[in-house]
Amino acid sequence: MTTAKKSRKADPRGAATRGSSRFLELLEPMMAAPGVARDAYRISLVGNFFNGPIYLVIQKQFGLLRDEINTLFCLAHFPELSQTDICLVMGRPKNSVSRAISRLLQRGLIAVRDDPDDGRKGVLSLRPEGYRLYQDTRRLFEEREAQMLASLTKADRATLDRLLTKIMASHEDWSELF
Amino acid sequence: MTTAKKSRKADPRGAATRGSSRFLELLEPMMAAPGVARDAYRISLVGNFFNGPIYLVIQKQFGLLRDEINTLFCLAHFPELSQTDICLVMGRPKNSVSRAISRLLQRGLIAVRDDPDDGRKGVLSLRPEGYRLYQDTRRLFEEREAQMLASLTKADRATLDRLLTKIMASHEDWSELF
DNA sequence: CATTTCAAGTCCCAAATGGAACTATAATTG
DNA sequence: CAATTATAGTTCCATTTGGGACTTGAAATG
Repeated sequence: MTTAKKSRKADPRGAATRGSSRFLELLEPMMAAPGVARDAYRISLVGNFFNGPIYLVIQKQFGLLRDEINTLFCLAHFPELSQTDICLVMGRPKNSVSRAISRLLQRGLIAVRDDPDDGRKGVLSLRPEGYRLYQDTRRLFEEREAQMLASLTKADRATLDRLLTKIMASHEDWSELF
Repeated sequence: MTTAKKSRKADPRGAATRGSSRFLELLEPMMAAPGVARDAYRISLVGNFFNGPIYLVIQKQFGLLRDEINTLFCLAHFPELSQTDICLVMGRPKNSVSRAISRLLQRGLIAVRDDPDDGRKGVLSLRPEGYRLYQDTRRLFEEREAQMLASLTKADRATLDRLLTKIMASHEDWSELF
């Protein structure tokens, strides 16, 4: 192993840096390599380290799966949506969203009515209990996002926001349709 | 539906904006709401729209699963790693990594030898065929990342890089240990 | 207005995923 | 240096996931 020499008293530098910053020790050379999709990789890491664990907590604590909580999120900010809309804005396949919807309906967290203009569509909306649940999870996300961005200055954060807005605005040029 | 009025000749503004920018129409109000983890949400969207589809292509084209290709990536830039190292730097659970490793070994894409200093560990490394495969997928990522970042100026891109570096450097303060 | 094409949503099933229990080795401690 | 605790890695199994086929209703075509 790169780490090990002989006297495995633990490498002093690593230990000195307090805690295992083994992570950075490993990541840095990977990010330094030329021709690497650095940004894509790190964004995907955020997914693994940040989003994944949150969804896990939400599942344990509220019994809501990833697509379920995200559906509540959508409906909390856009009061009437079809299933297709939700697929579109979340970037998720329609069978997964379908499943999420039916579980949310069963639990009484959302409501549907038929779309008077299109017999195939349903019009979804949030019910009070769903809104309450959403608010609880929202806090969780907010707090943890704050931790993640804690190392950024206020200006940095504004910049990040601006860049993500730009990236999302051009979303049709790079995103794959599910 | 919000869209629909009566004459469902398709809403002219949406149509005028060319193609369905329905996505932005839906996303904007969600991102404008106060108290929303905007950055976390959009980063997770990148995962859905960008990473997900790439992994799908790689799976179809090369028969490599997500954890498998990421393992090759790690080994391509850090020549000797243990399984635990890979878990750490990828933010993935160890059973998933274990499975990935055994499939890569079976296909002859990587090699293991026993760690002389620790009987529990294996020392993993890339074999030429694995490196070749990695190079092919690397190109894919690179091209698609370029598309995603196309709307950013050169300066923007440098800034994004700087911000992600900062966020990753503080990773221990916000990431959940798997 | 019959026929064909397309879109919304559901269902089925094979595959992927990850928690938890387990094995084996290493480190710690009294 | 036995007993205990911790770490690396594997196996098992229940759950989640998503492609694809299918059903039903809307639009387009001739």
